[in-house]
Order: sequence, then structure tokens, then C-alpha cells
Amino acid sequence: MSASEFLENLDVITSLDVALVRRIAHLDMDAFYASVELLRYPQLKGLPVVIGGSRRREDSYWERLVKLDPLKDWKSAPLSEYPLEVFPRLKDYVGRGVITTATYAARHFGIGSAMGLMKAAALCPEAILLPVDFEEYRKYSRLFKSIITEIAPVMEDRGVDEVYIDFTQTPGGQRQGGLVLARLIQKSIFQATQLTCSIGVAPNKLLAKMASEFNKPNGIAILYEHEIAAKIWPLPCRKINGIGPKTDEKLKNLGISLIGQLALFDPSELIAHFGQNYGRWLIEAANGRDKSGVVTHSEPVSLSRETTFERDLHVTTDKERLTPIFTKLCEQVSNDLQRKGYLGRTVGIKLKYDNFKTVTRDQTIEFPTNDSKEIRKFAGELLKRVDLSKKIRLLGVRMGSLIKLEDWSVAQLSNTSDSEVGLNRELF
DNA sequence: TCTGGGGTCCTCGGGCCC
DNA sequence: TCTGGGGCCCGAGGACCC
Repeated sequence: MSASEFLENLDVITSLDVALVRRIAHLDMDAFYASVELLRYPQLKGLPVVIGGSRRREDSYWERLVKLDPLKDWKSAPLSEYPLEVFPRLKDYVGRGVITTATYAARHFGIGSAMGLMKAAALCPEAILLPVDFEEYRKYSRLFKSIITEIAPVMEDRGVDEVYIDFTQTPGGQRQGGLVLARLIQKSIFQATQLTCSIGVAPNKLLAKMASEFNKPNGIAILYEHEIAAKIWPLPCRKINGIGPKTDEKLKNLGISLIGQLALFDPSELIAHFGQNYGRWLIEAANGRDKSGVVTHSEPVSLSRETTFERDLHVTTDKERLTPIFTKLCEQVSNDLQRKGYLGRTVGIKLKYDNFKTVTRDQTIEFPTNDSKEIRKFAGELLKRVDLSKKIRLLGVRMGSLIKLEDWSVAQLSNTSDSEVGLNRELF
């Protein structure tokens, strides 16, 4: 051991007496959407249920309910009273769409998220199909997050069903490596929502994320640094958050399938294949090293709306259908911006052709806006820059380079004198 | 048998300026 | 004047995530 290494180690050892050990938790709700649906339709418990498709809730049930009992006041009946037979089955579904979530009973048939509805129907024709109800899931999302921050305030939002929590400074966060606090959070969430979650506690976010999968569902896993080789290295590389299907395939071609193999692979060769940044990151990740912190606040970078048509459309033959859809997307983006209090300076469009090839066009405009007519105007200009001779499957509108409305107003006020000077200059 | 919607971040090439 | 490089922004595309 060199002198500097010795000093470093000494520093760690002495600081342990006073400093707290870094403990980061990753919490993941178990089959979140499906579990929320089971709360309102308890009669579906234990049955294969999938959530997805685009049909609205009313379309799915209303006709059937009325047919079943025309005299009953279904509108005021609790959802739990809906008879099983009103729920549509996968075999009856026609149209496009993918599965968003499946209950554990449905997963038993081999159904998984992102699977096409047609394929899922082949695997389990009797599975019940429910439409996605984001409003309801967001309600539960806010609820379970508020319970967490009451107990442990340093929380990072990672989407509707997932968070990171910094246990390091939280009372109880150090006890049994975080197990005590994790149990408390898990129990409190269940008491308030009847929903279960899985928690992993580890020295950093990367490891915590992997640990939270160890004892799913309704499990807790505590992971220590010295267990990386034993518990992380035998896992496939794909388990690392940040290694997707493409990278996994490239790694396999290098003879790397397990995290342990990646950790011990020649760094220079990895960098040669994946570039400086990503190559180095792969090595760090495989060795369980991650310095990133728990981010408690962040601003959105962009905001978008997109839609996939029921059938592919062509500009010349389906103009009367495409135009209102395009305008509506612009209005939705505009509404979202206004509701959330933002202006955008980069207008973007996205098209997906019938061959699944995606193209995007962006344009940064002079003044930020959230006005639907203005967005529509610039988006319409962008449309002229793409190939419209092919059939289109999806259309999207995006606003980027967001700025908070209040910040822009303040900037405008303080710039008033400057812009007057600018105006004078233009006269020359 | 097909393959959603809403995001983030990274890379790369080109243009521009110093 | 030529050449080159670095920094920065923009736009397009792609990988990845939930």
C-alpha cells in the first residue's frame, strides 16, 4: 500500500467515527397500475388482468352494464359492484396497442409490459383488458410520495411509481443498514394505500436500484459494498440501469454477459468500443461505483404530445383527418405549457412512418411562447421539411428550451430599458 | 403478432466566432 | 491571408427509462 493510499484509508477509517455511512434507498411500487386497478375492482383479484390499449373506460363497460341490468343506477354504483362479465377480454379486442402493466396472474401466462395486445391475446385470450387511467395513478403516486417525504424528506422523483431516498441523514436510516427505516416506509405506505412496494438500500443509487429487485414483490433488500462481487457480479449486464438492449447485444459480442465479466474486462478495449464517456461509465457501473446524488428538485426540459393513428394516414388522401389532429396536438402542448407555467423556445415535430422509421425536425424561435396558434404556425413550417410522400403512423409536437413564465416576465421587465436602447440602435 | 406515450441525456456534424 | 483549433449553439438521431 502506498503512502497516499494509506492516508486515504486512514481518512476513511477515522471519518467513520463521526461521519454517517452513505445509505441510498430505491423504492419501486409493485405492479403499480395493476394494483391501483385492483383496489377499485377487488372482484378482479387473482385474475389475469392487463392494462393498455386506447379504448376509454366508458366505451368498455357502459353498453355492457346497461344491457346487463337496464334498471340499475350504474352511475352511482360503486365500481366494486360491477359484475365480472362486463369487463372486456383480450380476445375481443381489435386495434393497435401495447400492454402497459400486467398483474402477476397475467404475467404467469408469459404476458409482459410493452408486449403487443395481439400477442398477449394469443397467450391468454381470457385476460381482462382495462384502459389506462393516468389520473387515478397520479393520485396514488402523490399519496405514496407524500408519505415517504413525511418520514424521509430527501427524495428524488423518478416517475409515477419510483423514487430514490437518501437515508444517510434521516433518523433511523443507519440502523441495520437502512432496514429499520425501509420497513417503516413500506408499512406506512401500505397502511395508507393498501399498496405494496419493494425497497433496496445500498451505498448508492445504482446499487439500490438493483437491490430493490432482489425480493420483489413486497420485499426489502439491504446491500453492502463488500457484497458487490457476491450479489451483483453474477447478474446479467442488462440489470444495470443504463444498459439497454443495444449495449447488451454489443457486450455479448465481446463475450460479456455478466456484470462480473464487465467489471474485469480490459477498460481500454471497452473505451475503444463504446467511447470515452460511456466506456468509463460501464466500468464504474459494473464495479458498483456511482457518485450521483439524490436530486430533490428538477425543472422539465421539454414537453410533448404525440399520437399513433388507428390506421396509417397519408397526407394527400387523409388531409381532412390529419389537419385537426395536428392542430389538436399543438393545442394540447400549449395547454400543458400554460397549466404548468412555462414558455418554450424550440418547436419540434416528430413523425413515425409506416415502416417505423422516425424523423424529427426542430426550430428555435426568437421569442419563447406557449400560444397554440403560434406553435401551430411554426410546427406547420417544420412539416414542410419532412418527406410526406410516405404513410404516417404517428405524429407528435414538442416544445423544448423551456423557461418558467415568471422568470421570463422578470427578465422582460428588467430588460425594458435595454430593449429601448436596442430599438434606438435599429434606427441607425 | 406486432411494436404507446412521455420524457432525459448523449453524440455527432455543421456553422459561427474568436 | 491562411490555417487550425476550441468553445458554443443548433438540429438530427438514437439509446434508454418508466
